[in-house]
Amino acid sequence: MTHDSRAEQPLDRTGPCARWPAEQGETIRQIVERAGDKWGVLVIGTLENGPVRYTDLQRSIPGISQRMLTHTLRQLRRDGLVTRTAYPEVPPRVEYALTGLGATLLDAVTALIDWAGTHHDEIVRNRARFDRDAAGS
Amino acid sequence: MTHDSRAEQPLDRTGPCARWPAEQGETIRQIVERAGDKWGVLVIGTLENGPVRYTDLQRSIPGISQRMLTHTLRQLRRDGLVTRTAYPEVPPRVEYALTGLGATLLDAVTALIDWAGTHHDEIVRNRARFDRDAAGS
DNA sequence: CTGCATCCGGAAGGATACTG
DNA sequence: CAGTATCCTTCCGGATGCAG
Repeated sequence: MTHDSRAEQPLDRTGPCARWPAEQGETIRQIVERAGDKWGVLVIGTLENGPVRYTDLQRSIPGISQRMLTHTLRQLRRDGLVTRTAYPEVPPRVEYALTGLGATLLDAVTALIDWAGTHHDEIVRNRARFDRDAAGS
Repeated sequence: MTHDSRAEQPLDRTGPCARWPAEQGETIRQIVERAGDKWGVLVIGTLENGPVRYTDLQRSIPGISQRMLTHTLRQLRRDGLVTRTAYPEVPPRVEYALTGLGATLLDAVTALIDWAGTHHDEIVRNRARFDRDAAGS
């Protein structure tokens, strides 16, 4: 709880914020933060084709640390987006897979990833130009 | 959302990233992070209906501090998602508006919002069950 | 009105070493 | 192989003050 939900504002729409009502705003922010978590999105995207092992996940997501991978998987399991299946074999094998709920989120997540991929170059150019202009001034 | 190119992939889970190019991985993480940023999402959503002044933005987004609003706006401008227009008036007036690029991101983000609104009850229940089970074991 | 600068506490996140 | 535990650095983000 970052801020208290004291007396509701008169909902003055000088700047329209109708999409997120005050009472749901916090919940929306929490879930979007979770769904939009930088590692969470990539993990979900990696699981789109079926179960993946822990080590394979780590290799498939460049730059993620074991700590963050474990932590992210725990959060995703907690939200019911991912299942964990451990096989009692001599070389331990654990597979993670999307739940039905996670699969529904996959659509929105892939849209986001594809958007990023589509506009990647444009954004990089925008950033370079912005930084150059800022430096000039 | 053209992510239908997965059906043809040989399902090689041993290699790095199936979906996003390795050289874009870092930027994609940054972009997803931006999209998942709680303040960025709220700012973009508030700009959905047209230009909004700085003070109106601050009032429309409950809980945001001046520092974070300025910082978020700067990041969004840097990525080319938002434009800033200053009117040289005696009482200074500055309006922020979505660019075309920002509008396309809004679509992807809205999908996330809608998903969150649809499944937030289920997620809350999942979390409660997960925490209970974890405490019991 | 708009926004940058600074300080500061706490959370996020990486590196490493170790266990079943 | 699949994690856990610890340390430590970075960064997020709020509060305050000041400037254009």
